[in-house]
Amino acid sequence: MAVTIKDVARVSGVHVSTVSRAFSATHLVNAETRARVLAAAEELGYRPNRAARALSTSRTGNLGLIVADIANPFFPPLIKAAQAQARARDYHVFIADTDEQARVEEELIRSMAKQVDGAVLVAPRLTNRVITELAQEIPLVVVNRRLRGVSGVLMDVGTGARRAMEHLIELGHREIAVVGGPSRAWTSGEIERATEHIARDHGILIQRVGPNPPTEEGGHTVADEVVASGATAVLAHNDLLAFGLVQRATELGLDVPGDLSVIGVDNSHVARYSSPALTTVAMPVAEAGHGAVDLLLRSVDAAGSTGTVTLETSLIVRGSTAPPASGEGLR
Amino acid sequence: MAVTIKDVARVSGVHVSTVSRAFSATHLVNAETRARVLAAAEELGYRPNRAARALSTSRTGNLGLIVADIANPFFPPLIKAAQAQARARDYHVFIADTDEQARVEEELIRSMAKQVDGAVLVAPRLTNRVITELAQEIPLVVVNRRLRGVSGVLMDVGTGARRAMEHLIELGHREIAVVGGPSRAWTSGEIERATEHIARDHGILIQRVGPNPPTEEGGHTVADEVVASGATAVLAHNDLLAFGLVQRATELGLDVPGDLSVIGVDNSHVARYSSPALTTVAMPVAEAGHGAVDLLLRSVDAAGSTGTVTLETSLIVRGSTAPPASGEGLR
DNA sequence: TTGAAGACGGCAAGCGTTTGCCCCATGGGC
DNA sequence: GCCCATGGGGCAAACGCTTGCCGTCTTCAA
Repeated sequence: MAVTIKDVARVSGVHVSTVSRAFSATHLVNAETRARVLAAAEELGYRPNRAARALSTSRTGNLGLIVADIANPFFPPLIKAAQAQARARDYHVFIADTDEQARVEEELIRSMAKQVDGAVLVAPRLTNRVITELAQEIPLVVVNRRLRGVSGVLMDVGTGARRAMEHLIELGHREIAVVGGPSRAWTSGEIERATEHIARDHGILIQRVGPNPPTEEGGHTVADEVVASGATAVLAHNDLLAFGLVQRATELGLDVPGDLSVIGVDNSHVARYSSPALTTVAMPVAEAGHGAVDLLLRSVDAAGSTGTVTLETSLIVRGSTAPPASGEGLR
Repeated sequence: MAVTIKDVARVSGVHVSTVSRAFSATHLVNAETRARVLAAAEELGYRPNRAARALSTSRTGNLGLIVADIANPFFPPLIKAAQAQARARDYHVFIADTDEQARVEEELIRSMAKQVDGAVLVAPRLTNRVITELAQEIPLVVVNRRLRGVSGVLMDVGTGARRAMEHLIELGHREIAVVGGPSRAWTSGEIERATEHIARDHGILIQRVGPNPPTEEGGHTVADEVVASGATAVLAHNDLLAFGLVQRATELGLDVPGDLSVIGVDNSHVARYSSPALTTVAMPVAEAGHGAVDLLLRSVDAAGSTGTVTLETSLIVRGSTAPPASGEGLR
């Protein structure tokens, strides 16, 4: 049916092993012979069968990419970048969506393990223990999780959160709500720690709200609590949450940023599209996707090598932050 | 290294073929034996090697999903739904991004062909001829393209466009700009045809602008032309284009919807997040992803069977449309 | 008691590649 | 003129699984 190495061998008058070498070990075959083989392959439209190759080399040429929610605007640019980089290295990528469930995440990795040379886990919800365990079985790189012995690319959201807080403090806010995301997310911890420090250093009051699902609905449900807290500003775990919050706050008759300043995280397009455009901590998402694939491929080639790269974030000030309404927010 | 069928056979004291059958042809093996095999497999942590299976069955258990631009908010919900449905049927999905380039699209399909049982092409930019050709080599289902002999799921954007136009006409608009998308997109033709009819039936004037890339930037660059055309309302090829248009129009000092009504297509989250929230034609994206996979799997199982399903669209009226400024727009 | 029909499961070939091993020719050094 | 090193390329096993074929054991009817 499909054209195989055997057909190419027949047509070019050499043994299959020569055909194979013509493709994968070019220096082992005479240039002239190789040309003949390549010509025959071209003519027949031969494409190597990756499954067969995988079977004998135990290298699949595939990568897995596991994300919590494809529809969350944080992920697509990362997926896109990862896929592009993989393609540049002649790898194909499997995508899987865990629906934010740790159980699914683990199952997905396990079911994928045999068919990929490695996987990148983006913002996993799994426990460190399980991830470390899995990394034993298959090369893994984790985005936004710091783990000993496992490669990772980290976006320095702590510094971003610090900048965000400083921005609010400069504007005059003294009572700030910090709306948490999923409890298992590494970024949640980072933000918590950074805001903690800042609060201590500047002697301001922090209201912690959460954990919450990182969605617009999450923002809706958390809004009342935030408003009731008396905070004049809020730093939300991501743009979606921030956006939901703004929506609900507006419904409640508050003006953003007049009555309530809101900062998101991600700089997803939501932040730009919404109104007011959200002040947000920009995450280097594309770089992360690109870097994760690089890192992964490196540890696929040199088994056991791990590395960590940290990417910078930055604060993007837009229209959702302003000084607090006069008098308010100062005790 | 990895545990294979052979290990399971040894441990459970049967032949490998029995192990194989215990998994894939359960009725051919005694229940008791099967239980023993399964227990051994469980104990050893056995996972079938899909590559090996693929080699002997020429079924990979993989699907390809090819989209123009993962970062375009139209796609992620579709990808998510497709992936979920594939997973439910125990398939894995390869994702690939063509960057809107037909050439890349073709190459991607070809390079994927050997490793998947079929592929879904979402809003392809390829010519009909090439697609039909490719469908010869590998089961294909095409989303938003009508093609004889190739399975497809179509979103009835024509009707949606008609509704949109009627909505504008009812509001009193008499001169409407229709901003086209990529020339190769099937939806472009559908919208053109529908708007054509409507215009004729109602005796209104249509200004066609485009084709344009379906992006925010596309909206920016096209805005001047639209404004200059004297139209009081515009139907854009998608939300992104509509959003870019609104942005630029606002910069030019126009009020949307006061001075210019704008309608998008897709009902991507951009439409909800932007301000004013966009009136838009809702595309049943998730259903399409789900349906495409179903259709594809059907034609994988029953080679040669093709089908077409058409999904309904609907108009969602939000804040970007209003009656034209008094007097204007009437000749 | 015998024979036939199932049920069960072993055997081995085959899927398309890769790769270690080995053979053959060629050419250069002595 | 002989030997050996070397390059080129054939041979066949192996990767892990499926599946057609066939032998063995039960079971049941005649």
